[in-house]
Amino acid sequence: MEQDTLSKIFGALADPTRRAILSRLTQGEANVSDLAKPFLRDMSLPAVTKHLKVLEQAGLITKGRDAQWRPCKLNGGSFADVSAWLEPYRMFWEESFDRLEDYLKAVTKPHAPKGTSHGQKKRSK
Amino acid sequence: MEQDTLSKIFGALADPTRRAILSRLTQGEANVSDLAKPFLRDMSLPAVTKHLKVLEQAGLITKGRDAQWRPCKLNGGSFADVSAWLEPYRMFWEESFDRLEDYLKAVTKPHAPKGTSHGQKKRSK
DNA sequence: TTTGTACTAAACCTTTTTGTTAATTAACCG
DNA sequence: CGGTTAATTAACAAAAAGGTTTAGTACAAA
Repeated sequence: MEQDTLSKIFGALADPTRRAILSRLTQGEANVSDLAKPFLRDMSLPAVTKHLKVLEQAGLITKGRDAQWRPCKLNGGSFADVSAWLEPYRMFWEESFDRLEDYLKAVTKPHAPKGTSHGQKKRSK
Repeated sequence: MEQDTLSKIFGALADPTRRAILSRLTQGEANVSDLAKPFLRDMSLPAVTKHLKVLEQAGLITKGRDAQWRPCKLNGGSFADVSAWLEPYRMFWEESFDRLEDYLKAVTKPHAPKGTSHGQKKRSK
């Protein structure tokens, strides 16, 4: 296999069952069977165990031990990775489209940047 | 197949080639062969075409037409979806661990919330 | 020590993903 | 027209994902 961290994280998030489990865990720790309960009409317990393993290997959750129970909880780190990855794309959804397009035109046509490295240009239209 | 939007988005992001393509597109529009160039030592052009289709069907990019070229560009909407999905998890990576644990204890033990719905509690330690 | 509960591992099957090569479409250009 | 460039489609193969059932481990409690 051999896969980088972000691919494992996004791969883990690409499943609605796993996202529902994460959502549940925002409310606090829960054992495997607690987490499985909402899904046992759709899939078996081993299936949920597998989902949890995917989440764990992506670093999105950690599993503890308490006798025969495995209390699971969210692990902030991987979410921080997602947030950091997302950052460079922020302007693409957050800012107005006009500004975005101006910026892109300035960046993609660096003919004579006239001093500044970010080359802000006035446009006629 | 039938898959929800977020699953398609995260599934699309779960591949380093596709993430590299997105990264490239932050610099501005590019044709298929431009986007493919960095990868043609690792995979064929049709493979890149497929990656672009995955990105397009996830709404992460849009493909235009200019004669025989297909200029691709980022599409903010899907990134906004990711950002919105991520929001409830913000506190799990952003805030201090002590505060997080306090919050969780307050939420998971709603015995007598004593007025406020967010139940801030003083802790001895 | 037996029984029950919580969870995991193994073996297996099906579908999806990701790549390949070869052929095809579509548009431009001399 | 014929040739070249840009990109896609088709048919296929290998591998990964996601589920199943059966069996096994670990701990608790009777």
